[in-house]
Amino acid sequence: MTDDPAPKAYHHGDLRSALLVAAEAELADKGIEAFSLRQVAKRAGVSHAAPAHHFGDAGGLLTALAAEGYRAFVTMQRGHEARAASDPRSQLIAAGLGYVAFARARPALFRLMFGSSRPDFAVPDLLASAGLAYQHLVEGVSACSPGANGQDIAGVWAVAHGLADLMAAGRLQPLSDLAPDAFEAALVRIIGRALP
Amino acid sequence: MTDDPAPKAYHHGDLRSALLVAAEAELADKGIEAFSLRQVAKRAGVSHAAPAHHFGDAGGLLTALAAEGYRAFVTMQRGHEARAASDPRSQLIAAGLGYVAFARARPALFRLMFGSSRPDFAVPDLLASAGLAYQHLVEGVSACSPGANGQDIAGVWAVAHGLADLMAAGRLQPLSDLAPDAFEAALVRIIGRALP
DNA sequence: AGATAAATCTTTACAGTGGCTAGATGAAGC
DNA sequence: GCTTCATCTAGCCACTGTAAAGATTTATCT
Repeated sequence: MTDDPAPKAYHHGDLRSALLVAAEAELADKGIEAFSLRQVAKRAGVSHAAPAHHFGDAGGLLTALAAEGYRAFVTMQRGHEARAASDPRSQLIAAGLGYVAFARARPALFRLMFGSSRPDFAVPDLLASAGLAYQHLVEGVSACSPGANGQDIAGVWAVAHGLADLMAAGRLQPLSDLAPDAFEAALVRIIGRALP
Repeated sequence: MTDDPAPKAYHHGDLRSALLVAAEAELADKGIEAFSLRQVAKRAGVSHAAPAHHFGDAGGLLTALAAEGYRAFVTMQRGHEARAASDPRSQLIAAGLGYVAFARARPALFRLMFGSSRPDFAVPDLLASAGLAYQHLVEGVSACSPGANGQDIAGVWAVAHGLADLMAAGRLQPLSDLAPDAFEAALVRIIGRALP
């Protein structure tokens, strides 16, 4: 606040990115159900109609945010995989840890991606990024058990998603309160049981 | 519609129940994010301010609806348990089947209960009914494995909740499309793996 | 029974929201 | 220099939730 080189610039410069950041912050503060496009605009320091030019409407902004979310989601899974042993089973468990870690780190965004009807999954960008996330899961399961079918995939997905969703909602506090290494060990055990 | 003894009665008679029914219907039609208290009132055939006297505000109505939801949720689990073998393991799996069946039968209500921040869990009625649902889960796991700890509970809960939430979101279509008996067999297998 | 109190519902009013249109402003290209 | 275009602002309308005051029915008391 002390120094702002162009506090009243008519043109923002990178409003699109700024709005996405502001939108996630607003989402984290107020939740999806109290999400207000005007508040996002105020947060970014522009008029209430400015977002329309970049995203069309509120749904467009949330769709774009969810699409970025899925990319960050896969990135977080890959990060965990990179730190794990290279055998397929360890890799799949690491992906599950990344799944849960994302939900804990950015719960509001996670719920936008998996628990909201506002993002429009017919928009190609979101469809593609969500598809890549799903594909990443399928590949992980297939590498682990070559003959895996839809039911095997569902089982693994359900465990990771259940843990993630419950934690994003703050409903597994006894688990969340564990020390980091004990927490990870518990997750590994729970997820490991679900593998085919 | 053909016969209505008092179509324009000033006093509705049982508006509170009628509003809860209308609210769930509205939720199923429009989703939580487009939920409108005025539309609920219109659906019940009363003025837009009538709900306030029974529920205070929109959050109060959704809180009451969620509380009823948790009671129906436990009832559905008990129904599945009654139709299953009496050994603890079969009973716990049946509870899981009921968990998923509820999410499939009333997805909008399920998401209100588990994926929304609008119900106020500090309200005693909702706190109590949600607590009973949790207690039911804990008892089922304990009966199945007497030395069960928080991690065992989390594992079972995560599988059931993950399946339920993904199906409520329509993301496990290949599983949903199975014939009823094959579907149930698949669930039994997936849930069974998660038991301690 | 008749009068008073309480509960229930309607009407009216106000601030906030999303989306639209028209206009103002600055940047880029010629 | 000037035009042209993308960007942003300001004002408008329909809708929403909530509050307050009025209307109507039911319940209670004597």
